[in-house]
Amino acid sequence: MSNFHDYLRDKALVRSEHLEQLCSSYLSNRVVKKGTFVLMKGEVCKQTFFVESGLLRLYSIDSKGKEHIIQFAPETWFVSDRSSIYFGKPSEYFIDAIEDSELAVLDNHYIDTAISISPEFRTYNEYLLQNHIRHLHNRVNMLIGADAQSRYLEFMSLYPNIIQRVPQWMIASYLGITPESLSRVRKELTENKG
Amino acid sequence: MSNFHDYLRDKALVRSEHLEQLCSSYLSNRVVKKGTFVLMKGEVCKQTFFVESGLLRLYSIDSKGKEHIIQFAPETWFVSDRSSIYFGKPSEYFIDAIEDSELAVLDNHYIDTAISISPEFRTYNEYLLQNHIRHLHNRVNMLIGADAQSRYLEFMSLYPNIIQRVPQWMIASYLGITPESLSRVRKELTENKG
DNA sequence: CGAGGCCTTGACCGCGGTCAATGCCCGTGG
DNA sequence: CCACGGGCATTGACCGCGGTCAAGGCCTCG
Repeated sequence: MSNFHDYLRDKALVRSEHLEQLCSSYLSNRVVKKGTFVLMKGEVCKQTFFVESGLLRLYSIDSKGKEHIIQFAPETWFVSDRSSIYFGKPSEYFIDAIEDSELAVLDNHYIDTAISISPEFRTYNEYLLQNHIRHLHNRVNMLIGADAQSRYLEFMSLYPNIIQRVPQWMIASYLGITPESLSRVRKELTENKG
Repeated sequence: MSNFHDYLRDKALVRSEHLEQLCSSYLSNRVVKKGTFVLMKGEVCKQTFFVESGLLRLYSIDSKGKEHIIQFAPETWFVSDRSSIYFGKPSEYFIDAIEDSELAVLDNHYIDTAISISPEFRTYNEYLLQNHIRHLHNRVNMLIGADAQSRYLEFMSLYPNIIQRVPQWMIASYLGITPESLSRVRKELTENKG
């Protein structure tokens, strides 16, 4: 369990004098049970969620009714629909809790003031944006080039902790393959290792 | 042909009083012939390119030697490797000219000063970042969910102008399919239309 | 005219999707 | 405590999309 402000302080992302000013009504806490939605398709996303404990997922549902997981968000991760927030358009995505979770909920206004008050927060926010882009580039590269097995191996090396916590069909969804395929890949991997 | 500063002024992205301050040595022009590289894998990217005329591409080469086009950049588009710039790491990508092109070359320092001088430029830069993310999300969604034909149709509707200008095998590369597959998709589409 | 780049077409094949059956684990209620 | 049911993983049979390889045509440019 990682309190949002503690996290900012510990990582030296915001000076403590600034932190006090940031205890506004635009920051709140929320405890959600597994399965709870915090964003539904069609809504305009107005909040960013910092995961203090638990695990969320961001996903879309395509025209054939299939889920495609875009992102997992474990402890100390942020999740939101940036495009919806920034462009004020209804979201294409859902966000729900895979585990019982504790969230810090940041209103857009909170982030705006944090940025204007604290240069470190501004820097940090920009870091998050850049990192997001880097991550998406990797993802595109993987989807364009790699077969099922390489995708799974890459996912394992990047997120070993997440593999333990989510059902396989969700990992398959993240990788853009079917649960059956993932099962076959796993079988093959164990066979060739002993 | 679209001069960079004219573009900023015409779109009211920077006030004219600020524009004058931005004619520094950190902004230069460059004319490149088709085939010229402006970024090679392994280099640290130190510049952002604004395309005044012509057409560039950003692409990677995977372990099997295959090219994967990440982005086309026609007139008035920006192209660079943001991750390499921001994190100071060697780039995974190549950028070269598909047509003879005229570029405005923005040093990182130029962008930094522009941001500090002009609030409009800051806003605009943030817009570019957000838009980049939106675009990548769409791309991931497409690659995860759609078959060859839908990808091609989506590409056509998004970038009708680019289709005319680049060889098909590059479009195939962008879509993550082979030139042969794209050819078959096109055949099928014309057959079912008349 | 020849060479090389690009698109097309065909034959073949393999990865991964689909569908269905089975088994396992676990929570719930009789 | 056991029986039942539902969710998930596995496995097998089948198939189709798209990749691979190779041949042929067309255009451009030297």
